[in-house]
Amino acid sequence: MLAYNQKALEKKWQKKWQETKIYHFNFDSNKKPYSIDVPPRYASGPLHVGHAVHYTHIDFAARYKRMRGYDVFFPLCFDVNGIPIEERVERQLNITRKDIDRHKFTKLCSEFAEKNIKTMTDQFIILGESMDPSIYYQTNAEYYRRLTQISFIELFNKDYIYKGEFPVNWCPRCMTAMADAEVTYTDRITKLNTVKFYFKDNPPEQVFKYHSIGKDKKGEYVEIATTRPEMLPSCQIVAVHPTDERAPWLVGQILIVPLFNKEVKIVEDDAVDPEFGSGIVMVCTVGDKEDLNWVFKYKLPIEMSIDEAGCMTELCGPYKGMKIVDARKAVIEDLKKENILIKQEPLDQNVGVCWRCKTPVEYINAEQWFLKTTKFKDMVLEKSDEMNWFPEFMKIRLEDWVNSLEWDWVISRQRYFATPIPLWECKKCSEVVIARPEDCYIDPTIDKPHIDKCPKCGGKLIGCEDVFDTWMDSSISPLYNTFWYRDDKNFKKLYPMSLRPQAHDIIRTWAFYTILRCSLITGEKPFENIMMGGFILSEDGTPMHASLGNVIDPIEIINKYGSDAFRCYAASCALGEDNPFRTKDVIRGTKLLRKIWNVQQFIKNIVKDEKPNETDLIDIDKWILTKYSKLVKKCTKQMDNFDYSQTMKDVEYFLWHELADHYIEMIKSSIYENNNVDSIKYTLYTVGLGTLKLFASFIPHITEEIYQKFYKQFEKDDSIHISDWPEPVLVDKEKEIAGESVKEYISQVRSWKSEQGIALNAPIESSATYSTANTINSIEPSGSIITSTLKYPDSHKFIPGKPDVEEKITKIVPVYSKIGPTFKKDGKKLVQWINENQNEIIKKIEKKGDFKISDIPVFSSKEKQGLLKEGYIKVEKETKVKGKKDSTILSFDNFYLELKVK
RNA sequence: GGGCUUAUGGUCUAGUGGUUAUGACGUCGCCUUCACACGGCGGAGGUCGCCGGUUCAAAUCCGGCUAAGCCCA
Repeated sequence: MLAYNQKALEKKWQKKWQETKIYHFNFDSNKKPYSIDVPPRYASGPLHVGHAVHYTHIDFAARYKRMRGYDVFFPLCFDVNGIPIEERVERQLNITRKDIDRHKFTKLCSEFAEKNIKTMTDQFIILGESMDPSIYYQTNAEYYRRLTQISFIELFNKDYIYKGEFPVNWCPRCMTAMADAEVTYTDRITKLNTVKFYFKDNPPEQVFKYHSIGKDKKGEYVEIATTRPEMLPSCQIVAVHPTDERAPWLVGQILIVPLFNKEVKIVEDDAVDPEFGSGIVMVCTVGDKEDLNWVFKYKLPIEMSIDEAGCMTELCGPYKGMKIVDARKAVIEDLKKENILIKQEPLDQNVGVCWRCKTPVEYINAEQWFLKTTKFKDMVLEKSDEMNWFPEFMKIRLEDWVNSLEWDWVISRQRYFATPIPLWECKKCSEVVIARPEDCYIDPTIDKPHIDKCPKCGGKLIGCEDVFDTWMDSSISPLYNTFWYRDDKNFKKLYPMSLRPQAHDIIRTWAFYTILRCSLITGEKPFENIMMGGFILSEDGTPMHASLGNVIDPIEIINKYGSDAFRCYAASCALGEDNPFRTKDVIRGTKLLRKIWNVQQFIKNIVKDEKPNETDLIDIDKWILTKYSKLVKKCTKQMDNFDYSQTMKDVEYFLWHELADHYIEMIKSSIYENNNVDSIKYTLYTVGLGTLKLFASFIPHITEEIYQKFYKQFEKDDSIHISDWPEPVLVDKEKEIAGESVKEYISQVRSWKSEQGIALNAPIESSATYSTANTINSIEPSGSIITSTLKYPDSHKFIPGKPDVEEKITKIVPVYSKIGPTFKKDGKKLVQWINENQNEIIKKIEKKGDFKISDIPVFSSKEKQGLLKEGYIKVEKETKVKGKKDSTILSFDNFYLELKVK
C-alpha cells in the first residue's frame, strides 16, 4: 500500500465489481434471500444529493445483509410513467400533448426518460451502490405495464373497481384536465363583491347588533363577500367560524341565494377566516381547493356552474352559455339593479392558472375510474401493524392518513404517457368489456378487444383513452419484484419482501397504495420492514428540490472528494430526520478515510507477510479485544435496526481514538523493542480486519482496496463485500478495567506533559507510581508498556500505597445522585448545609476520617453513618510533597506519580 | 386549520430523569512524534427555543406557546 490515491482506486473497484458481478442475486442460492423493494427512481432528471443519500442508505442495508450471509435482492429500477415527464417534454419542445399524435408524444417522453436513466445508472455506479443490473425493471416497459394491467383486471373482477364522477383541475382554454403540478400561481387584482343573502325566516332581534348583519325594506340579510359572484347558482352552504360571536345566532339559519332563490344553510367551520370579507363565506361547487375540502366534509352535491369550455351551465338559468368573465359582469349588473350588491373593493389575489396559457384553472366534473379504498381501511391498518417501521413514529402518519380517508382512490387520468386502462366501453349502453390477462400488455387506443361488439346490445366498443395514475404502476413493485403471476416458486420464496426503503413524503401515496394493492391481491403484507429516510436540506437549510433550484450534483462533490467521502456524509444522516448537506462533513470524511488508510498501513507494516496465529495474549491486547468485541456486538444490533449514523460514529470513534490514539501508541515501543510481538500482531490483525469489515458497508472502495492489498492473501473471500460480518472475540471484564486504568494513566501524563510544554516524546525522570494495591496489581502486567510509552527510566517502580505526601482537602462536593434518592425533600437542606459548613466538615474528616450524619444539626437523624463512607460527598484535595527535596508529586485519579525536579 | 417530526456552544450534532451536556467543523495555544502535521495534546466558547407543571432532582417526562420540515387526495 502506497499513498492513498482515492479517485483512482474508486474507479478501479467500480469497474471490477461490475465485471465480477459480486452483487448478483442468485435465484438458486441456498442462502436466505433478503429482498429490497428499491424505490424505482423517477426518470425526470438526474439524481441530486438528496436522492444520492437515500440510495446510499439502501446500499448500506444491502451490503450489511450480504455480509450477514443473505442472498441479497437489490434491483436497479426506474419509474418512468406520468405527468412530470410529459410536462418536461412539453416545456422542452414548447408544445402541448394535444398538438401532436398521442403515440408520437409518448415516444418523445420515453426518449426523454431514457436519457435520464442512462445518466442515473452511471450515477449509481459512481456512488458505489451495489445494485444488481440483472434484476432490472422500468415501469413504462411492456413487461411491467402488463402486470399493472393484470393486477387491475384482478381487482376489477373482484368488484373493487367502479366508475364515478370526480372534480378535476381543468383549463377551459386548452380544454384539458390538469394535474396539480401543472397549475401555477399568479398574483392579480380582482374585485371583492359584498352581497346580501336574505334570511328565509326572521332571525332573532339580537343579531342586528353584530357587524355585517342588517335589514332593509326587503328583509333581514347577512353580508357575504365573494370574488366569484357568477358561482352563486352552485352555492351549497354558508359558513362562519365557530368562535365568531355571531355563530351561535347564525348557525342553522337558512339563507336565500340572491338572484337564484336557492335555500342554503349556515354551518360553522374552523377553515373560515373571520378576518376575510364579512367573516361569512359562501361555499360553491367547486370554486377552489378549499371548496373541494368542504364538498367532501359536508358531502355536498357537486353541482357545476361551469362547463369544460368555460361557459355557464344549465344550472345558471339566464346566464347559461355565457363565458365566465361575461357571466360575472352580468351577475354584478343584476345584483346592482336589485340593490343586493353592497360594495366592490379591489383585492390582491393569488390565483391558480394553466402554466401554458395562463387561463385561470376551474374545477369541472369528469368521469373517473375508482378503486374502492375506504372499505379496506382496517385491512391496511392491520397489515401495517404486521410490519416493523423504522423509525416507529412514521407508522402514525400512515394511520392518521388512513383514518382520515373519506373517499376512494381515483385511479384514472386524462393523460397519455402512462399505462393504458385495459378496457373498452360500449358506445351505446356503456357496458364495460375488460381485457383478458393473457392479452396484456394491451393498448385499447390501438388494440382491438377480444370480442368485436358489445355483448349486451351489440353496440360498438370504444377503447378507453384514460390511463392509470402513476401510483398504480409503482404500488405493485413488490409484486413485480417477486415474480407474482409469472413464477410461483420465486413468488413464494420472495414475497413478502424483506425491506421497503422510502422517503417520508410519500407515505400516503407509495407506502399506502402498495400496502393496499398488494394486500388486496395476495392477502398478505408486501414487506416485513419499512425504513423511512428523511429529507436532505440544502446548505441554506431549505429542502433540496429541483423546483427550488437549490440542488447539488453529487457527482460534482464526488469528483472533488471521492465517493467514500460522500458516503461518510450519507452515513452521518440519521434515519427519518432532516439532515442539512454540508461540504464540510464530506471533507471530514476524507480525513477519516486517510486515518483508516494510515492505521491499516501501520498494521500491515507490523504484521507483514504471515497471518498471526492465536496466542497467549498480554493484558493490553485483552483490553482492546474486549473493547472491539463490545463494539462488534453494539454495531450488529444497530445495523439490524437500520441505525447507520450511530454505527458509523461508534466504529469511527473506536478506530480513531481507542485503536489509533491509545492502543497503537501504547504498543509501538513494545514492537520496536521486540516485546510480546505475537500477541500484538494477532491483536492488530484481528481488530484491523474486523473494523475494516464494520466500515465496509459505508465506505466500500477504500475497504476493498485495503482488503485486497493486504488481508486477502490470508482470507478465503474474494472481496470484503462478500466476507462474513465480524464476530466478538473475547470479553474479559477484569482486563478491560485494567486496560482503562493504563489508558487513563498514560493519557493523564501526556496531558500533563502538554500543559508543561514538554515534548510528548521527551523522557520523564519519574521514579515511582503509587496507587491502591488493587490498581497497582491490575496495571503492573502492563508496566513495561507504561514505562516505554512515557519514556520513564527502567528503574521506575509501581508501589501500592501512598508516597510521603501531605494532602489538604480543599473542597467538599455533595453527590446529588446519592443524596437525592435517600433524603428526598430534605436533600436540598442537606446540600445547603454541606456547602455552608465546608470548614467544619473538612476539619472533622481530617481528624476522624469522616463526618457522621447524626452530627448535622438540621437533621434530628440518629444515623451514625459517615457522609464520605456512604458516598454522599466527595472531597477535592491538593497534594504536596512532604519530605524529599528533589522530587515532586503529580496526583490524578487515584494515582501519585513521583517526579524528579531538576 | 389538522397529523407527525424537529429545536442543544459561531455552525452541525450526541444525549430520553441524577445536577460539571457528547463529538465534529471553526477558533486560540502548545508539540516535528519513527502509520498519519491532511497528525497529536490542551484551552476558550452553551441561561439545552420560550412559558408553566410533575419530581428530592428536568436538555430529558407532561401541558401551552413560538419557529422550521413533511403530508393533508
